[in-house]
Amino acid sequence: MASKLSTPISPYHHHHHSSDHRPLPPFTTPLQLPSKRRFTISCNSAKRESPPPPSAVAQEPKTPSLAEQLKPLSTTILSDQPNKTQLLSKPKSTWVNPTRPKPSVLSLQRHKRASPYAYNPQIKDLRQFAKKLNECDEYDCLAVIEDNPHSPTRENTLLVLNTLKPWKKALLYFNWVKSQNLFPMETIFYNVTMKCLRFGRQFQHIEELAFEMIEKGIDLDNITYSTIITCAKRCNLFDKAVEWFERMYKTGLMPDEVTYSAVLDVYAKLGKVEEVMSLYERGRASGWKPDPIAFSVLGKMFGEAGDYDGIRYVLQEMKSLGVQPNLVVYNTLLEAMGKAGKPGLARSLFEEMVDSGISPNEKTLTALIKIYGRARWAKDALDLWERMRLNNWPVDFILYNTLLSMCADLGLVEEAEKLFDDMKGSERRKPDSFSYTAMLNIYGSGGNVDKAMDLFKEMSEVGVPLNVMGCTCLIQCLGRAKRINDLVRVFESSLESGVKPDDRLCGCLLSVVSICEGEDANKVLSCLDKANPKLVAFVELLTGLEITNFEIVKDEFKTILSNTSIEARRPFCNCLIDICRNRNLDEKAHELLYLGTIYGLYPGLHTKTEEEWRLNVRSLSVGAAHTAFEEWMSSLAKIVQRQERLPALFSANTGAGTHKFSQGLGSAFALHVEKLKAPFRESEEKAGFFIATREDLVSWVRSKASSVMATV
DNA sequence: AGGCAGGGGG
Repeated sequence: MASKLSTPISPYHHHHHSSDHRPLPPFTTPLQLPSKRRFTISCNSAKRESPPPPSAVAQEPKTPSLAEQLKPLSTTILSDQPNKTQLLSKPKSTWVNPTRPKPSVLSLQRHKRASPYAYNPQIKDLRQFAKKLNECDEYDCLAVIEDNPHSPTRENTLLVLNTLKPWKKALLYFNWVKSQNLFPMETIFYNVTMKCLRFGRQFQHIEELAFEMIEKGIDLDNITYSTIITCAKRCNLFDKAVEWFERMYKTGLMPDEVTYSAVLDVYAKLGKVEEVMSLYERGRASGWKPDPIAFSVLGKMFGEAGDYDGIRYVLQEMKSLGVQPNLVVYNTLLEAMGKAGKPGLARSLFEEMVDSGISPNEKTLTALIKIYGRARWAKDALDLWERMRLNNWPVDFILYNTLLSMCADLGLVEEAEKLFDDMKGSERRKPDSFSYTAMLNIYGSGGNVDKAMDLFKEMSEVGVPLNVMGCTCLIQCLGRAKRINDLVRVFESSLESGVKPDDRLCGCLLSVVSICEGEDANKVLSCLDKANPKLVAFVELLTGLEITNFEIVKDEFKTILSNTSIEARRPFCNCLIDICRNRNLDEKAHELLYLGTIYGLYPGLHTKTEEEWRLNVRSLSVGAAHTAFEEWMSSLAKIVQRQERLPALFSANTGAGTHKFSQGLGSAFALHVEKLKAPFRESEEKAGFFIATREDLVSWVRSKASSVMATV
């Protein structure tokens, strides 16, 4: 398919349009640059969006801030290279001249560990003591501490701090030892305590300890900084993480490779791909050899971005640096391949991993099963499942639930039921909300309302709460079966048991409204009113008897959309269009489609090349697709009237309907064009495409010029 | 004493 004809990007469809069976380029193929399309190492933009505030500028010229470090990239590395993307290929080549000093952004020397503890005969007692402190009531702590069988020497204290788990106890003990003034508190004591605080996600306390160190003149080393930075990261305080990295540069301490990859991860989690790549290249230019952990950070980042070229780049870099991927790297890259919509490449990467002698763990298998399920690759999914059994590969609870949802994706009802029964029969893997949601999804999408309702009853009997996702599955199923009274009952009891309706559930209710009439529609609307009264008010505005002008609709719709999560916006718009169409409010439907388009809900709806104009309706509902088709035809009529150039071919892409939810769009579209007597015919070669030639279309448009078109 | 990987719904 011509790449110019881009497919619509849909949050619901993003994992369905991939069906590559191409083998993974072997690990030994020559380096291929990631395309500029997905990420470009643009120094200008790194400068423009320089992540940290350049607070340290010019104070310490020898240790520039991160922003400063990123800024001179264009002059130090790119100056003699015409093509920016070459930056990615061989950063080393910039430094072939050994007389030029390498700029250094990181210390290649890892921190040397102090010698391991000498054998401590009191170790047993001390562990006992730590255990008691771990378990004691907060108010008894002091008594327990003073009951320490051994004096708190430097070594003893470290041992105890290392064994303390709850952060409150660790901090308490640390402060107590400090108050005893028995020996100077060195960096390591702070580091160990901070680690406990990080486990409890206590960033504030960590920061306080760090400031205390600065105040008392105790050195912060790379271990201190990396602990602070990763704690901030885990608490989602990314600005703090960057701030501390900046501070580190300011004081003149170079990050070592651990701190460096921790910071790479911070930028990666912020989605700052360009900054990550700049940092990565800076490190490489300084002679850094990234290790598997750094590569797993990069792989995860490209996976989150769905960037296949980036993933290939990571594989290629490892190859050219001679870094063998380990299990974690493989797991990360497998998942990334899934997110980039490359199930075939994930499969070959998995085989490569197994061939290289690495056994998959639960996470590997979870990733792969999920990928096959979403890609509807039933054979691969079942083969892998079989292999898991044959090889005795490890299975855990999450993998069980993933297998269940894979069955839901593939419509494997019997397999799911068997697995579900196995789980019920086992001691350690009783079905939880996830498992029930998967089953509700299976029965719901298979139209088996009675079994779905049985599960609903069972859940309250066994005490597994219905969550908002299970609720959505069930309501969708009841709506489709037009069992509106049951739907209302389920919805209300869910509210009572604490389910908080979200936008997806509202979208589901709205879609039920679109297929209902009269009293049924009102019942569902009153449910929706409890979750999203503004949406109901908007439906009334659209469908009420009062004449509403376009500007009001526009403003109200904009308000609704901006209060709706991104993934639910298009479904909302689709359903609202359907509601209008089903009530003969075609004009309102056209307004909504127009608004949806200008608010960016339908990117790639129209694609044009010299030869072909295409309407992509795969992410549209039936009513929205009809509306979009009519809109297209009326604009073509105008073009014909003005006698402007037209391509030889016109096509509409409805999708082949292989996905369980998108079935019916093609046939509904076929009926619609038939009704209009439009000359679109279903393509024989390409499933899911309707084709018309210029000649046929022009003569049809002319013949209709006064009637249908005038009304649209 | 410090860095990386897994489950959900149009």
